[in-house]
Amino acid sequence: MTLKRQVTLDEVAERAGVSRSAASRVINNAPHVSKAKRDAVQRAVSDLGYVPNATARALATQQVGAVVLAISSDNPQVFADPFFAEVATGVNSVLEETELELVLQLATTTRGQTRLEQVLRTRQADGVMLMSMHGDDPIAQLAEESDVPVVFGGTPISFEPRYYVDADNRGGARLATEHLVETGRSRIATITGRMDEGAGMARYKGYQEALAMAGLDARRVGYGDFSEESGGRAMEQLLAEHPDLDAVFVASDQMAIGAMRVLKDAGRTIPGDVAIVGFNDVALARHTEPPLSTVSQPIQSLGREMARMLLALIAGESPTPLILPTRLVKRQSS
Amino acid sequence: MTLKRQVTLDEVAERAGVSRSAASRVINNAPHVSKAKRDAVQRAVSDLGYVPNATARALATQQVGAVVLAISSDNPQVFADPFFAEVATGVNSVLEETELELVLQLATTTRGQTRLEQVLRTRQADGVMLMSMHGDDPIAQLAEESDVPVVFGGTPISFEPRYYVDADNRGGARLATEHLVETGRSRIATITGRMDEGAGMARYKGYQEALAMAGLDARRVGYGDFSEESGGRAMEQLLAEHPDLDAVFVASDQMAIGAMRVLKDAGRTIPGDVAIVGFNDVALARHTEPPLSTVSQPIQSLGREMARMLLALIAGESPTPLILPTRLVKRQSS
DNA sequence: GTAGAAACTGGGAGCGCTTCCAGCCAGACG
DNA sequence: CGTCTGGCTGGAAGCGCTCCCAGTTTCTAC
Repeated sequence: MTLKRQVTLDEVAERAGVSRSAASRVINNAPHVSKAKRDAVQRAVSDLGYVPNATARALATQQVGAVVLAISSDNPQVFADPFFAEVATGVNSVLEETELELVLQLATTTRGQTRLEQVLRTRQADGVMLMSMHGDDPIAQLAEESDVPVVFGGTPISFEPRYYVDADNRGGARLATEHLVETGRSRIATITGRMDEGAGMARYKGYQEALAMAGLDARRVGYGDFSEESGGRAMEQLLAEHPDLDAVFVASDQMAIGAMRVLKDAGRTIPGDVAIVGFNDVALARHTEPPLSTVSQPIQSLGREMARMLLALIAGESPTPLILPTRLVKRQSS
Repeated sequence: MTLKRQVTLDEVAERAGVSRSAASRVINNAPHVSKAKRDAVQRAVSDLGYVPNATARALATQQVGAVVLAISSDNPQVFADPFFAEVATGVNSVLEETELELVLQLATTTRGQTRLEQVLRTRQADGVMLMSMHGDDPIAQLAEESDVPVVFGGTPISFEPRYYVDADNRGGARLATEHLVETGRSRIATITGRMDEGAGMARYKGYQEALAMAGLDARRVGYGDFSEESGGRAMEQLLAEHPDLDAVFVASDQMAIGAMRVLKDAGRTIPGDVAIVGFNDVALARHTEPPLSTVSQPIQSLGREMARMLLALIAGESPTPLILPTRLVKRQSS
């Protein structure tokens, strides 16, 4: 309402009776300013309620003061997935300790993609955390070659980025499959996620690996895209092609839920006739009938570590990639 | 890698053989520049791959080019709630059509609150969408009086903001309760959400209203805080104090799930002995046993409308508050 | 008492862009 | 053919801050 102009450094300097340079120094508490002046400036700052203009500072320092969390995907609804909300929460928790702003770039349309590209090309941000959600994403390549610091969340399938943090999808899948083996199952199927995503591919490999080590057949595979519906379809197909299966490792809880429905409709009991293990440990998993065994990954940590790694990168360090552990949560479906 | 400095307007102007002013005009396609120069500049732009420096522009125009979506809460985990992910998706979908960036401010700590305050006080953003999640939030009052355009998501309990968009919580609660009445229940309890949030209070009022109109007793009330656990506790207490209840309207699905567990443990059948209706229509609601009747609200629309309203505000218009409809989703728990 | 180092200090030149303004020039009109 | 519009033009003044640099002061050590 009251159209009070922003108070500037000059005003602070004048009120404190010092030069603008001196005032600037105390604001950024740089050396070379006497105690007396320092105090005077500090008093002026609080009297006037001075807050530095971030834009001007950004222009002068050639630093933006903001990092972006970018989700690149062909599905406008990706971000509605609670997964990202948790990632964002983790990211925020570490950024909160810094002076950096968090800007959200949901690059799901052409416009969004273009904007993200420009950020990458022309340094509109001090750093980028990129979660690329489809395989042939040109943005991922661009990001890897960009001048601006980029850390990947998850691993693209086409190359391994220099800086990334990922969950141990492969290890988790292996854990889950081994668990199925240990509990006496031998005709173990899998329902995969999108194979053009790193996570989908890694989970599939973990499944293969575990069965190979157990000397079991790993050819009972149905293909899904992480969605509940696709899980149901894949299960139907699996049932038709391999009616003898006695367990299935499903690459996401959503798909597992779809699969369980189909299984029940087909008259199979869970875990009696067929055991099921999912992946992600979403809130829902606890509430299915029976409660779903699944592998859980530390999603907020993922966000936190991405942010930390980016900070390190911005500070000029060369952090090493990080793979976060996953663990098996045994419930009643297996 | 290749440390290529950013291309500036001057370079564009030089290459096009025009003054910087002229170049600037064509970039912002302002009038007063001949077709010939316009073309020359455009060619130079694409030759050089020029992208305006947002910071410099912001400093010159005194506009930030960014709006913030702020969640003010005392709970660091709020944003992990899928609710906000959906709001953000909605917001993003309309912002994507503009040149504005979306910055996320999760003000859950003192630091975060302070930063949000500064944004509000010193115009560090062109506008703010504020979702304040607790009653006595000083930020809300500050926001209402701020110079920067603010639209509220949801209504604070202490005052009615000039600009807000909210879901019809009261109407939804009334709908749910009336539904319970219509299906023959007469000893209808409620489990409330946090009463220091607008939504919690409004849903409680809706419950009271419906019962008042039906001439029924509205004094069977248990108090929760929207969490599953609190729903369980409230149900236990309700059962102890009003063992005769035959229905309960629960102010959130999470709480309803907790309540259902308690009910089952107490040997009551659902909906036989007691009918239940929740609120929010989270993904989980579809998968409870039995599937939960609930009232659904258009969360993405909420985000979209907040963004639209903010845009209108920034454009100097005076939009009117908006209340989005909620609707009853009947499933098997009632 | 003095040379030299060390610590302060403020002026001023930018950072890249917008925008006001005064000067131009061409066309319209009488 | 002279005067008036009115749309181009480019120079220059900022937007608010940082930071280099040269000049000044204060100390320390001879």
